[in-house]
Amino acid sequence: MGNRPKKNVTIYDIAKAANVSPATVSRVLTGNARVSEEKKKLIMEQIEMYDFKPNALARGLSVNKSFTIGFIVPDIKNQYFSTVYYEFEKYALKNNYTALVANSQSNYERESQLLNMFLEKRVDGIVLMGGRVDTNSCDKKYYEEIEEINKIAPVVITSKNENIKVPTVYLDEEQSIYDLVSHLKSQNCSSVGLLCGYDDINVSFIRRKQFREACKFYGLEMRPEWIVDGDFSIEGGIKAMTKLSQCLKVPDAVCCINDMVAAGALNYAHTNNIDVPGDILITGIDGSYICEAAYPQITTIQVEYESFARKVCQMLIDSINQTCSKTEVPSKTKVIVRGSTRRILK
Amino acid sequence: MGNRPKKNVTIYDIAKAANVSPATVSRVLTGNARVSEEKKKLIMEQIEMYDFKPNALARGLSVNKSFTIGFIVPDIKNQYFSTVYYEFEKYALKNNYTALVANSQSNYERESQLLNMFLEKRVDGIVLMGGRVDTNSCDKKYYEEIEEINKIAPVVITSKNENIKVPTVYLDEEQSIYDLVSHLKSQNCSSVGLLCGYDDINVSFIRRKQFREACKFYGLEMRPEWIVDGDFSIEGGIKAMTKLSQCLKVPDAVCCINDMVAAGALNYAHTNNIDVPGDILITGIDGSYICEAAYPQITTIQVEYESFARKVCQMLIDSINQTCSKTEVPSKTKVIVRGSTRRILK
DNA sequence: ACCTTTTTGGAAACCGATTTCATCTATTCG
DNA sequence: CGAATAGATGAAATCGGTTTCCAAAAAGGT
Repeated sequence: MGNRPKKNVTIYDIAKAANVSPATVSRVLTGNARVSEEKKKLIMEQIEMYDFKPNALARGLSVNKSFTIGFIVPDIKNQYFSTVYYEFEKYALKNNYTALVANSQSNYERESQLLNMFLEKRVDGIVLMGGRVDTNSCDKKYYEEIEEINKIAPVVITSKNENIKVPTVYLDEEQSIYDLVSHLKSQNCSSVGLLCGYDDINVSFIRRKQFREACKFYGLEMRPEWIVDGDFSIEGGIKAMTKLSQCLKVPDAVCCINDMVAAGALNYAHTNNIDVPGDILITGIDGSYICEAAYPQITTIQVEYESFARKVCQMLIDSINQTCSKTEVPSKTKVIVRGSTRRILK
Repeated sequence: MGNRPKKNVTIYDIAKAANVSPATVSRVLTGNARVSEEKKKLIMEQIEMYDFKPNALARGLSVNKSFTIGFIVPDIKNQYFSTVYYEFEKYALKNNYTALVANSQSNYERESQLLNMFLEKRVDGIVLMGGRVDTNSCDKKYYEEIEEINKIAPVVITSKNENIKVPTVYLDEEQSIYDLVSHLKSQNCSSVGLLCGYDDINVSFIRRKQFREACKFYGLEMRPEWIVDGDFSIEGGIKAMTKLSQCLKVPDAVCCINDMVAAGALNYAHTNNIDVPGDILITGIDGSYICEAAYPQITTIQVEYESFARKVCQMLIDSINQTCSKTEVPSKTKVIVRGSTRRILK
């Protein structure tokens, strides 16, 4: 601890020690020019000896590339985001990228601040989840900011969003939502409620629309008063469920915007002696641990995180290399049926 | 998208536009030298006009400081780690630091690779959770690597670990474990089992020891065969519980190494018609969402994430600035009693 | 043996900031 | 009123790599 300010060894030190020029050392470092085996060996030895670690800042400055990526999420505590990041990072590392991670806390000002810091740090690309890329109603100025950062290879993860034109990977949930509703019907369910976010959040808007269509298609009733606003938390689920249960008639299934809300709904059911799945069916979206931890375990629409994140990373790298042709890539989801909707024994 | 390779504007461009020298621009940028109000205004205008963002790589190279921190966790999907990071990042940003986050996947080689990348990127400090800082039996070589990175201000988060001498923030759980066991006793519990990790993981080792002592202190029985190894996952909890229930006599409480395992144990109970808390009490450690999502909600030892992470960040910054005097800082925890152990109505 | 082509490796410029040093101007003081 | 001091600014060196350009050496062809 006391000896911290020990000077870093540089490429010049290695050059001197190996009796060659810095240029030659650099050549063996980058590997993009021929160097005689003899000198190469000598240089490698010295690198080893001195435990030389090339300064990535200097390199980045020189070649104008940092091999780092900025990754912005609303809230890394949310397991949906942390799982996407986990898988993303796996793939990024294979390509020698490392990521700066920051939480926007769904706050536009903070998001701006973060974007700015990332730009100063000369990240090669940006992954943006939530916030202004997942809204239907934010200020024009903010959209312009996105266009702006579009100059440095951003990839955005969201549900489909017409308002934004940057490379996007989105969850393709439509089919799954139909499947889910069909499954509910098969369990003798005839009416469904929705615990959902606000309409100005894009993902809420889309999922709500798709649920409505699917219910209509399968002939399940969905009264307007059964569509309850809320946030994306357990707490929000409990509150929404409380509100829902004040309706004169109550639906016999509730579909939730994500697993946390579903867990909240389930929790409400437990404390109010409502039997799940006997009295009411509950479903989530995402496929997080929480579904398995709850009892009964929660039926959900499972994101295939591994392939989802790989697509994001691939698209980002392609964008960085200017070889990205696609602008929208869908990622599959599938329904996983668990106890919270299993009424009929097979 | 098409116009990506637009050249970045530099301090020279601004200097030229404002009719001053780059030095002067730099002075207003850093603010550590006087510049006449007149020129300052002129320069600011140009910075605004050009939307100039100083190149942090160049700056970092020049002042030998990157304002980035390397943050290594075993698995960001685990809510314990993501919450610590969330709070950490909040505090770090206030101090103008940004963090590279990587998952070691509890794999030593990967951890080494990551440390190396971070060193090359000249991070100002490193936060290391899990992996070799939380083991009692890893190779001497790996400990040396820690000593090595010790040169660049690391802070390590772990349970107390005698083997490692770097600045450490650790969870002070001893009192909480006593409190927890005392609470179990108050619920007419007379014997407890432990679903725990392996002994060579430091945190398992410590918690196991403390639980043993607390049980002895309060006169609760804890048979060796009730201490079941396992990992830190829901799956692990289910398996461990399965194993435990094959014992001739079964304890009337199980304390789990973390909340995930507790959720697994609870899940096992549900599917096997064991009543919680009627037949058996279950407790976790960490205080994650999962405790509230489960039913009954799980009694746990709650980490005070906000203050925990703040301590980590403060200690790291102090280390960076060479003003860190402490080598070990404890962080408080407290018991939160919930349904999974509430047998007696008050 | 001589000329051409290919390898190899060094000198020096460059990336974009900061900072030291020196200069010049303006102010203060005896 | 001249000397001393303070304040503002520019020139140039520096951080540690990469890369271009060129020269020397080696290899190949006739």
